[in-house]
Amino acid sequence: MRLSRQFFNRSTLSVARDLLGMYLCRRVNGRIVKVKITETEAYCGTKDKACHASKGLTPRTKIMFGPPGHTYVYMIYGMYHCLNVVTEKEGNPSAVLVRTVEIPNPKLQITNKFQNLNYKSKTSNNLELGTYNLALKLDGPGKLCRYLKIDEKLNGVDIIKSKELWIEEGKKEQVKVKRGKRIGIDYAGSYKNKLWRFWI
DNA sequence: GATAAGATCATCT
DNA sequence: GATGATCTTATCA
Repeated sequence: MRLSRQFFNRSTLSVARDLLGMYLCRRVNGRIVKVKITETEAYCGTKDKACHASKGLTPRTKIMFGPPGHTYVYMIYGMYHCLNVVTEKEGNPSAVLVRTVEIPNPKLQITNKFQNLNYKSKTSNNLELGTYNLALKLDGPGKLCRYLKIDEKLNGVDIIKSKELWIEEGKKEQVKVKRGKRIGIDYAGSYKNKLWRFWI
């Protein structure tokens, strides 16, 4: 079941927590890949100094000011992309960053092309969609975007309706959620200590 | 194991 | 002109 608009039209902290265990789905090269979300961070509005929207409404941040359930994808450090999903009602610019996903059933994703790779070459260096990969965890927003071929072309996509990128409800499972400080935002004043990072 | 540095560019000042 | 919601590789210990 695809997640509804209402799911994202809630407090960002709730969405960040509830996205854990959900499945991020991406269509690329005619194949659909589903990966389990296991780590997220909440970026909460204009007051949150770590949130890009704290800079106000700019060409880059405008998508966050729009309705929930849309992607906010941006380039970071010149070479990586980060995937966020806009949360809360329109005009309340917030988003959840997807930091880590896991590939639940890697054997289903073997392709002939890569089957003969030896162990050493199966590192995150040559991560490709469909690669048989022993590192089943895609930890880090840049890495998972590279793997799932997510870039600025997917900025602003409506994930309630898109055939390229969406999120599905996972199996109902009881998961122990841990929380801690967000990564890489030391400049954010008092907001750097908020426990707005969630993982399982 | 820890720490440092380089890659590389959109965005904002 | 500086910076960053990152990642990899190199160099230490």
